[in-house]
Amino acid sequence: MARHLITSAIPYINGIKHLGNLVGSQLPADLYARYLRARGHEVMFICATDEHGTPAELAAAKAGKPVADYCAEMHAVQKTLAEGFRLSFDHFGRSSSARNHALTQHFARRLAEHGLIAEVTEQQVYSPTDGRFLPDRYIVGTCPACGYANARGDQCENCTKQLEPRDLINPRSAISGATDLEVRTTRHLYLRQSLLRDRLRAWITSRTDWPVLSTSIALKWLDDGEGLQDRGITRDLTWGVPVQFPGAPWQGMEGKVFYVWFDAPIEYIAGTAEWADAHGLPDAAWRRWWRTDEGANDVRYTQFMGKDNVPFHTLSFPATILGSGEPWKLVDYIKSFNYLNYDGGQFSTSQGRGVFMDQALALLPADYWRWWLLSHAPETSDTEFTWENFQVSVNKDLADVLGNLVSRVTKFCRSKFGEAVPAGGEGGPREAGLAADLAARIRAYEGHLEAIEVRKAAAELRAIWVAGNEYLQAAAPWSVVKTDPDTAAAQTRLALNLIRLYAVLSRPFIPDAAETMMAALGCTDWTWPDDVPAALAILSPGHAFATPDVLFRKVTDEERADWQARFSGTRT
RNA sequence: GGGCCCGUAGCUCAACGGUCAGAGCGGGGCGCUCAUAACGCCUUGGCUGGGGGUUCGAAUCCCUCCGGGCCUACCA
Repeated sequence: MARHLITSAIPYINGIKHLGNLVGSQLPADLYARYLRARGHEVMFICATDEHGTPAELAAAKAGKPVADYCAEMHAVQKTLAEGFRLSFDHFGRSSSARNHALTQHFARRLAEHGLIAEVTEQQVYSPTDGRFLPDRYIVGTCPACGYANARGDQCENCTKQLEPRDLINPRSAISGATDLEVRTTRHLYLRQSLLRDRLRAWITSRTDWPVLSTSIALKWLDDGEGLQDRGITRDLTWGVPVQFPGAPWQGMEGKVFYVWFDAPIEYIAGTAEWADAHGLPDAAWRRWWRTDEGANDVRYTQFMGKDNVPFHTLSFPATILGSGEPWKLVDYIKSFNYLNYDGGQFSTSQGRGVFMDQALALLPADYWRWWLLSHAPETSDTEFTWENFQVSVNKDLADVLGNLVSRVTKFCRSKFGEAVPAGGEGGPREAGLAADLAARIRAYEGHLEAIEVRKAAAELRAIWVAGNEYLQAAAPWSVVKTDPDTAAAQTRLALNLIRLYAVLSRPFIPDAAETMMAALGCTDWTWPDDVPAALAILSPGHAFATPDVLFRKVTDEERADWQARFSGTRT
C-alpha cells in the first residue's frame, strides 16, 4: 500500500465550469483517485475553488453582491455540481479560507527571509471611475496597427499584435467605458524566481517521465529570452490575502493582496489543512501529507491540470516551495491536458459557449458524461466534442456493450434458473480461457491507469466488457440449456460473476452504474481482482440477485438534434 | 515576431527508428435469438498534410512549405 496525494487544478469561482474544464483536470484526477483507492492505497484528493482576483470582484459587482457573499454562493454551487459528477474529493476547499490566508502569508514571509522577495515601484493605469487599477486586458481602445476599435491592452484580438496599454488610441476602461484613465505609482512585491532558475531547471530536467506538454512549457519559460523573469505577486485589490499582516517583513502594503496565482496553489496545502479541520483532526494529520520531515517522504504527489496552468505548477509554485527553505512536498508527476473543443470552436465560459456542468447533469446522469469525456480525454492534442460522437459513443459503449450484457445475463438467468445464482456443472477450457484473457486485459488496464493513460485505460475497459459478450456468444447457454442444463448453469453462474467483476473494474469510470450493478447482485464485495479465477467465483450457487432496470438508456436521434440546436448558441 | 504541440482510414484515436501502419465507430456480408432491433464472426477502407534529406530501414529523426491549436509572463 502506498500513499498518494492528488490535486486537481482549482476551478475559478466566477461561474459554472464547462465540460472542457471538467475533463482538463478534475475528472481525470477523480479517475486516478478512485482507481488508487480501489487498489487499497491511501489517497488524499484535494480540490477547491480559486476565489481571488479581478474577475471575481467584477462578477460579484455584476451580481450586485459583496464579493465574499458571491464567492460563498458560487462555492456552494460548484460543490454541488462536483458531487453531481461524483468527483470524490476528500475535501473541496476555498482559497479564501483562513488556512490559506495563514499559509500564504507564511510562505511570503519565508521567501522574504531568504532574500527572494523584492519591492518594486511601478506605474500602472488607474481608473478613478471604477475605483481600481486596471490590468492590461481591462483597458481597451483602437489598435494602432490595424485600427480595430476594441483591441485589448495586452493584445489586439483582430491582428494579434502584442500591445502595451499606452499604445492604444483612445483608451478606455473595459469595465465602465470610462476614459479618464490616469497613470499612478504603486509598489508591489516580486518573487525573485530568477534566482531559483538553476534549481528549477535541475528539478524539471530530472522529471524525464513527465508528458512533453508539461516539461516543454516549463523549459520554454526557463530559457526563453533572458530566462525566467521575476514575477509580481501582489495586486491592488481588496478581496484576497492581505499583504500587510502582523509580522510581515515589509511596511506600507496596506490595501494590497497577494496575486491569485501566488495563493491558489498554496490552497492545495491549505485545503488539506481544511480537510483536517473539518474532521476534527490535529495538524499532524495533514502535515504528514505535505511535510517530508513529518511523514510525507513516502507520499507520491500527482497534479492534474489543463495546459494553461503548467507554468504556474512547474515554476512559480515550485519556486515558492523551494524558496521557503522548508521541507514541503514537491510534486512528483504533472499530468497536463490539452483542450476540449465544442462543435468546431472553443468552449468559452465568458461567452457561454458549449455545455456547462449544470446543463449536462440536467440532460443525462453523470456516468454518461464521465464515460465520454474520459474515453476522449485530450491527452495528446485538442479534442472535439460533437453531439453525434457523444450519442454514438454512449449508445454503443454503455448501452449496447455493457448495459445489454448485464441485461441479457440477468434476464436469461431469471427465465431459466430463477433470480439466484444457479448451482451445478463446472467450467471447462472455454471458461479457463476467458479467465486468462481477462487477467491479461486487467493487468494492461492497471498499467494504463497507473501511468494515467486515460484513453488507453478506457479502451481496455471496453475490451474487457466486449470479452463478456464474446464469451456468451461462444458458450451460448440459451442453446446448451436445452440439452445440458448443468453446463448452462455453470456458464450462467460465470456470467453473473462477470457482472460483479465489471462493476469493480468500471467503478473508477462510471461509479453510479457500478453501484447499481453491484446492488442488483446483492453483493458488497468490491475486492480488486488480483486473482481473476477467484474473482469469478465470488457469487456462489444460491446467492439471490435482482434483475436490474435498464442500466444505460440510449440517446435518441430526436434528443441529439434537440440538444444540438439548444446548445448551438450562447448561454443566456 | 518567438516558442511549443498536433496533422495517420469517412469519424475518434493507436503504433520504443525495424514483421504487411493497427483498434473502435461507420459501410458491406454472414451467424445467433438470451438481451436495450441488442450480441458475435468475417469484410471494406490509408501515397501516415506536401516536398526534400539522413538511414540497410522513416508515420517515427533533420530541413522546408501548408493547415490547425496553445503559450508569450498584468485574465485565471
